[in-house]
Amino acid sequence: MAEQHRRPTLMDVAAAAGVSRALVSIVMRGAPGASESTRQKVLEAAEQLGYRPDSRARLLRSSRTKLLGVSFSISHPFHAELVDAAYGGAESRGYDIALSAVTSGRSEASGVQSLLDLGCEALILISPTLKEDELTGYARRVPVVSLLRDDVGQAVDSVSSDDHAGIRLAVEHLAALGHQKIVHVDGGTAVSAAPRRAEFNREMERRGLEPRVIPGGPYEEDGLRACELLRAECPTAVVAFNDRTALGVMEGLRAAGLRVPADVSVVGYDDSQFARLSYVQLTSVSQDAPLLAEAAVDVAVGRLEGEQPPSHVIRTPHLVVRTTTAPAATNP
Amino acid sequence: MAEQHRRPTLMDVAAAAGVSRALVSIVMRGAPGASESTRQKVLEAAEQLGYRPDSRARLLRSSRTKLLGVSFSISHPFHAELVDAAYGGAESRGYDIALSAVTSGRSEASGVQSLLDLGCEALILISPTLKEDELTGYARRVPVVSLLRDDVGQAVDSVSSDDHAGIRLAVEHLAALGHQKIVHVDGGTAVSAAPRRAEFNREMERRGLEPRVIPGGPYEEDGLRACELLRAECPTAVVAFNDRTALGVMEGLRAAGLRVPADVSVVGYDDSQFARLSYVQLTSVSQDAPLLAEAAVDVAVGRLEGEQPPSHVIRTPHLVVRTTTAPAATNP
DNA sequence: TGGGGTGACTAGAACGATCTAGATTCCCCA
DNA sequence: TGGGGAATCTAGATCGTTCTAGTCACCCCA
Repeated sequence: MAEQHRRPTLMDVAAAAGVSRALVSIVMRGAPGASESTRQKVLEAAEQLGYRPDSRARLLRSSRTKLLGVSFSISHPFHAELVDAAYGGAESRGYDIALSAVTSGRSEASGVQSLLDLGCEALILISPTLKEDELTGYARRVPVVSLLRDDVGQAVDSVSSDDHAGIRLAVEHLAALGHQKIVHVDGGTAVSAAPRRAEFNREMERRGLEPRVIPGGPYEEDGLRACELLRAECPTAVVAFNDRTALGVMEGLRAAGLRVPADVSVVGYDDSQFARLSYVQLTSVSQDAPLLAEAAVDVAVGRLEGEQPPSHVIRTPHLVVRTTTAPAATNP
Repeated sequence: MAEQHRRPTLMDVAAAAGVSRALVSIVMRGAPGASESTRQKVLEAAEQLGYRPDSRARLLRSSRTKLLGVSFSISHPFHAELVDAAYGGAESRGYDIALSAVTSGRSEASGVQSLLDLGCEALILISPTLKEDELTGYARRVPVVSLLRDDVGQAVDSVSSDDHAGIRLAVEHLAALGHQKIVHVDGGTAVSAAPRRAEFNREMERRGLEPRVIPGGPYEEDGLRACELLRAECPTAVVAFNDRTALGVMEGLRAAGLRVPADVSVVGYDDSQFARLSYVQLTSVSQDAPLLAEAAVDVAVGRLEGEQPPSHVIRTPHLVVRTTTAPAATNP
């Protein structure tokens, strides 16, 4: 139906309230310089007309747009949790968020470009796959915060979780349960797969255990596929690249007649929705999405408002122990 | 670092190319009225300066924003597929998409409001939970298309999948396999739970079978919980509200020592990523996300460009048979 | 030669807000 | 009485575009 009722402008409100445009502007953004009585009068008139400020015009004029651009991968549930938390963080700081999804058919670069066109003052890129020099290029225009990835060069801020510590927690937990034959199903070429793999090797060697790594990937299918190789290793415990990988691994183990955790313990990474499902109850390394997302918002806002924040924030993850890990069988 | 290099404007390009602002504008949007030679010259200058039109200003001036607002629920993977497809559809029609996620902490109404503030010309709401009169209210301002929900009143267009047909397909498939004790684990209060439930009852009765419905919900946990009641019914087949519900049901059956599909067949709904996982291989009713999303974009664009499109598009889903359904056991 | 037409280009007014600088009112106190 | 100063309000420029209504140069043909 959409009757093309032109939406009311400052002018309309001003006319209705019998004051000037500028004064209405002052009232609308809560700036000082209006008496309480006219403030009421103006607000009433605005309410009456159903006035809403046109953010395009507003943002055009004041170089401040109060818009944060967030790009995320739509197929990744953990990103969803981060986005969720980012909304909250931004709101409490008086910013709004523009979203851009990276999908199979839509590259990160084009998403970032449209965020910029929309007038975002800063970018928060979740697990960006752009190359370092591309990121640096964007950082010349606006503050850029990389979330969940830290090898992004000096020009780009980053907020990430300490992958080394996370993997150490996982290995430590399993070792404390008496496991010795621990295998890592890695993330293949995914972001942060490399550091996790490296730290796994390091930590295992530090403990005098033989590090075994099997190529995997970030999805269930990858974990499942890895099980073919995994079985040859006869491990008593598996550290998976992330929760989805872990789910795939568990499925593969189950198909092979192995019980979790009686025969094999499994640790995931992300502590995502999946890990928390009542029938999964996956022991997992939690990166604490809300804290990470809020930290990213803080860094971005900090840059914008002039304080020079630390360039690279690294948070320490913690382990959430559920039911997929148990002491190693006494007779291996 | 973000050196605050003011971004170049039409003026800058005009100065660099030695022409007027207006001419640059003409060239940039490919309008007629510029000679080939100056066109080249201008494009070169723009390229040189790294000029990108400021969409805020552009959109402020021309009432057309070419922006479609899409709201979706971030926790719902099927929505992700729709968003993905919507991006493609919009792009091919020369529109851009602004996203708004509905999360636990962010209501649909506030999301819609910010889409409107951003200047979206039309809204595509995926499974909106707003009340009919609220929707109608928005529809007075811009064209609104409800995706996946069709009881939205006359003022709002809708694109949905024929839930009745979908449920019929599922029941028909199971009946053809010889199943008689078929139970529906419903979606509780979720959008489209009611029509699916009703059609299940109708279709079962039409076939002279006794319709059994067990309260469920849209998530794995709901399906799992439903299994407690389900076992009392001893069904040979289950039609679940959606794929996630089906996953929960299958998990519950497995925990009870029942095999799928040998003991119980299970049909899901949505044909989502989950259904396609190699170790799930869930038989599911496919609503065909790309088609639905593109239809929604078509309707929205149609409204905007003046053609009066059909108000309510309903697409017929189809069944994707995988490995979770099998003939009913010969000895029940 | 000169009038009409066309193609290439430009000046200046929008769009709807913000912001600066100045005007007006009112109060208080010397 | 009158002037300083705070509080309140307004006019007008401005942001970076698009768009309308021109201007200007050039060509063609009567």
